[in-house]
Amino acid sequence: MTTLKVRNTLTNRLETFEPLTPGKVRMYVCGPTVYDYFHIGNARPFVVFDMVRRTLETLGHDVTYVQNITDIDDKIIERAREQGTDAAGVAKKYTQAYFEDLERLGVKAANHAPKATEYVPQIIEMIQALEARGMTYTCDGDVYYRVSKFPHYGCLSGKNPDDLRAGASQRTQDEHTAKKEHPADFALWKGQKAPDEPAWESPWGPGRPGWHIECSAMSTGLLGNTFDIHAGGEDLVFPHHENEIAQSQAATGEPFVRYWLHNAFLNIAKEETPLTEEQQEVVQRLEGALKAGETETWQRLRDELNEQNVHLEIDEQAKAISFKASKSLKNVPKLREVFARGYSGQVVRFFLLRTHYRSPVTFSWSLLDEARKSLGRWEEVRNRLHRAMEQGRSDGAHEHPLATELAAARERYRAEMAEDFNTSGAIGAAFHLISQINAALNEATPPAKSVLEAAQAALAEMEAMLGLSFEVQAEAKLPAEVQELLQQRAEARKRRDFAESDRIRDELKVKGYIVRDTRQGQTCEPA
RNA sequence: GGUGGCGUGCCCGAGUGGUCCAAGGGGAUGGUUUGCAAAACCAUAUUUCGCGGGUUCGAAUCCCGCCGCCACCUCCA
Repeated sequence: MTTLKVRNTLTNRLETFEPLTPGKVRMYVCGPTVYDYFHIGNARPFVVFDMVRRTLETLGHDVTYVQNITDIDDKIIERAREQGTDAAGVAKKYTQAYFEDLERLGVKAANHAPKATEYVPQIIEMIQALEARGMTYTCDGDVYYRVSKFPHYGCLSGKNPDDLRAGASQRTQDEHTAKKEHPADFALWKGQKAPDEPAWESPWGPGRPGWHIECSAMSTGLLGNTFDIHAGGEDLVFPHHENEIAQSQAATGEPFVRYWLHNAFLNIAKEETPLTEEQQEVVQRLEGALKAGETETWQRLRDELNEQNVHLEIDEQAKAISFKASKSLKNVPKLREVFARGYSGQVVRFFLLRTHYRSPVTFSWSLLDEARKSLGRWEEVRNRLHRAMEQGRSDGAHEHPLATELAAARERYRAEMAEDFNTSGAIGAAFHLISQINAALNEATPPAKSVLEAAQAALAEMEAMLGLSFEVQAEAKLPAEVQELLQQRAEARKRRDFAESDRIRDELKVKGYIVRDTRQGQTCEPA
């Protein structure tokens, strides 16, 4: 089995991956809080860790994959208030949308997709275990975790609880913070404060789980006290995952997770930060005020823009401003918008996987177009191979040099993927092979069927790890009207009536079909 | 202010001591192929990897300084 190396956030090192039980991998990925449709940035961890799962499986591991759904949370309650419904309704709506979007992205269904609201008894049990060990304190119906009692606190994020205290001291007017013994302490259980807040009975009165505890309860409940991989976006390192470690290890007395994997963020290109005319005007006024040194004015304008989710970086010395696009989450297109603009889930997937998962990705529509074109090349070689097989000859060149290239490409691809899931490098290897396959198919005597089959198998393995799959275009599937035109065109070409042939080609183009002529005749596919 | 990370050719993006005058993709230009296209293939783009020093026989890759960018420290993936 190929030796897999992964970058473990716990050690900040590349480590050889060895599951607790050889051949079996238990992994948990933080899922969505279902209060809205998810955007292309949210999609990144879903796609990335699905790729991780598929790669592990291709390398011969049996993977148990858990991805939770946070269906009770402040943001959900807030959204329900806005929409005039209840939290359960909001959660249900966006949970369904989440599964639909995941499917379009080609994300394999998790073995378990637990919901926080279904784990309340286990959550209460875990809090009680922590309580029994003196790790908690209660305050106005809230239960807090006492960070100072956990000696390893900060082991994942490298943060020092004392620094957190210093940083938080400016925010003591926050009543929530004021109640806590230490600013880093966090809620395990939140007492019900308003009648419209969903609540469950508990030993501490009616309330709901804190955010971090649900993941501890669900992951250890489904995967055991110690499991192999826990993954999510890098923003979760602190405080979410740090707190999960603190809770889980204190409650079970056992190590929690062996390998922590975190993906980097997606940013939005500046040109994709659309401002309304009014906002642009405000920005201009702000620039003027900044240059003129009218501090009060520009600060007021900045706050005004902030309220509209336009976040600016202001450099007072240089008197310059820039956009903090990544913070302006409203600028990140929803996946549904991306699909509505005609991009397939697979294109989004490929776009996200072109970049190594620990490097930031910049989103723009033109970069998405670039990814689509690139992916089209991959799809095209699949079609060409398929056609070559159909017209296939077993008398081709059996000793074709392509055969040896295949083995080399496979090996290089695997090695790249095994090096902390280097999808960029692996895709490079794939395209190198694709060029060679294309060159072989251009030859007057193409390789024999056996070689072509091996080429298909090599590509299939690569696709399996990335989670790509191409539907082979079949002419039988084209509408009858299109097939009729193709028939006419074929006949015109037999007569060498190129004027008619070109006319039909143009007509089909208008209808959205691309016609190409090859040595073996014409091909047709939707544009 | 603290912590972690990044800066690669026109653009995107791998590479982290020699095999790199930098994989692969997008774009551009020229060629092969084609009735013409498209697709595919081939070739090309002031030795070049933020800037300045240093280590080394040798650096995009290591060290120091500077500049710029990003994330987290606020229940944003």
